[in-house]
Amino acid sequence: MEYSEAKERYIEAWGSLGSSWGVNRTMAQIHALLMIATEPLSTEEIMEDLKISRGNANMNIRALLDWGLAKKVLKPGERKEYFVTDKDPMVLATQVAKERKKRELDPIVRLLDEVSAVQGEGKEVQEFKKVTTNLKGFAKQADSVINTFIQSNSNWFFKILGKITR
Amino acid sequence: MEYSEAKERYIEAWGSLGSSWGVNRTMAQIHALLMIATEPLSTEEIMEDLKISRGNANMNIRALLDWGLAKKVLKPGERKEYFVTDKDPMVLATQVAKERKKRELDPIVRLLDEVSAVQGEGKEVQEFKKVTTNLKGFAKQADSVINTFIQSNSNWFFKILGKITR
DNA sequence: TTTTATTTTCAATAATATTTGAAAGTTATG
DNA sequence: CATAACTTTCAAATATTATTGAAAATAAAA
Repeated sequence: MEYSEAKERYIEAWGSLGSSWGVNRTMAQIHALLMIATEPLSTEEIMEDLKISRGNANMNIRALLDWGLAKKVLKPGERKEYFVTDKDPMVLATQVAKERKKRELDPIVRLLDEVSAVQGEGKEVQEFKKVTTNLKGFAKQADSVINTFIQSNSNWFFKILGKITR
Repeated sequence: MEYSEAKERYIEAWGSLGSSWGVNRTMAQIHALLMIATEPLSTEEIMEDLKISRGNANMNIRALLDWGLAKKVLKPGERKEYFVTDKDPMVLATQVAKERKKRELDPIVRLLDEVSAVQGEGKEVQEFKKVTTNLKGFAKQADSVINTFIQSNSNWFFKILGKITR
């Protein structure tokens, strides 16, 4: 396969994967581009490569910075901003886990805490309490898994799994 | 909190959680409803409770069946179809993991396999091969984690984590 | 077979989300 | 201070996705 075709397909795929992971398409594509870049990219280069507008590029670069998936670097003597991403998939996974936990898991645990304290005696209410309490328990377990995953900066996770899964 | 308010908030939250998990809003809300139901629900009951159209209800119920997140039950002597879901959060998680693996991870591994075989010598091509090969390795590790998770019908996962995380 | 209950389909519509591009904002430099 | 280089904003335009509802299909019952 030609490089240009491979690159296109990879960026395309990363974009659609992103959108089923709570990250919008363009944001994921910019990330994909940074992953394979051999040096920091400017907004202009990103615009040109992905054929997107300045506004779009800017917005999504900010979002990536916000998610901790890219960072700004300055070239000495230049005024323009350049961007890079960490190329280690494990760092990427950790960062995504951290953000999604904050944006999704934490709020749902809070909500389940509230609603599982519902008052009442009927059959429906009993069932509701039971289900939401179970979900809360599960969510809290998941939370502690993710916390451990985030805090460990090495590969304990896969080391253990290596032992289990073979 | 009143039951009606708690129920509303829970369904609402489950819906928006769903949409950031690759499951559409209404589908997640129907699932939420089935989770707290004390008996199987018919399409009509779902339509009424969530105030959605017949077409919408039907489509999303089919999608839940398709994901293995709901199943059809027939009441003796009745012609109408009723639906239930498994109430164990672990079963839910397993099912979602299985489907998402099939829909997302498997295709991306296939793609990375293809594009990492790109031909060429330049610096860009070398970097591209390196990054995509790393991603592929990571994706395959993730795949085996998920497979283990899916195959084990008990709680080995949390049992182990209990030991690690305390 | 005809009627009736129920489910499915799908074109039209509505709701959401993304993208554009030009104008406004910011900040370094002469 | 004025200009130039660059970044940010945001209302309007587009594109995408979800929803409706009525008609068509299916299948049990009369």
